[in-house]
Amino acid sequence: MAEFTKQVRDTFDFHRLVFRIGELGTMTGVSARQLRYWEKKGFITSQERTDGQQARVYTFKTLIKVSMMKHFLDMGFTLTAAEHQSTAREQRVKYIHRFISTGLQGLANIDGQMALNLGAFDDQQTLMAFLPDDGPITYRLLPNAEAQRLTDETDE
DNA sequence: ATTCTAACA
DNA sequence: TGTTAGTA
Repeated sequence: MAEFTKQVRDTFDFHRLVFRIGELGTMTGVSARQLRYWEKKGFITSQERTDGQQARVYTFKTLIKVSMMKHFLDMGFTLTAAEHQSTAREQRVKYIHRFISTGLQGLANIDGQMALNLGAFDDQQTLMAFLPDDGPITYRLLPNAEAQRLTDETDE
């Protein structure tokens, strides 16, 4: 792999992107006191540390959770209710992501237009979806071989 | 400079 | 929940 690509990858590898309590606080508008309390209640988690340090480390995932909880708190929910709402939304997002990633086989270029390969329609045909900049989505069925030939795999 | 826990004029 | 004290 090209060195440049590797550098870009590292830059955007948010698994390594972590925050301490002060940063997370200013980003979300939630006080350090609240963050520690929420953790004690089990609503959020901080990263386990093997080194002897005690300063909490939060992952990107926790940032999302805290942001959602803050959102629902501002809407007037109690802390417990806000946590439930956040968890429920997280589950819906996971479900939708699984639904889409399972169905999407890749992107195809057909007559210079981009289309989504939505997988097998039957034994011979593949369902393709076209997304125009304006107008509604349209669908076409292509022979499996042709669809295969025009599709760039999304996975790697 | 920042975070930690524990406690409250 | 905020704030403060005394640490690491």
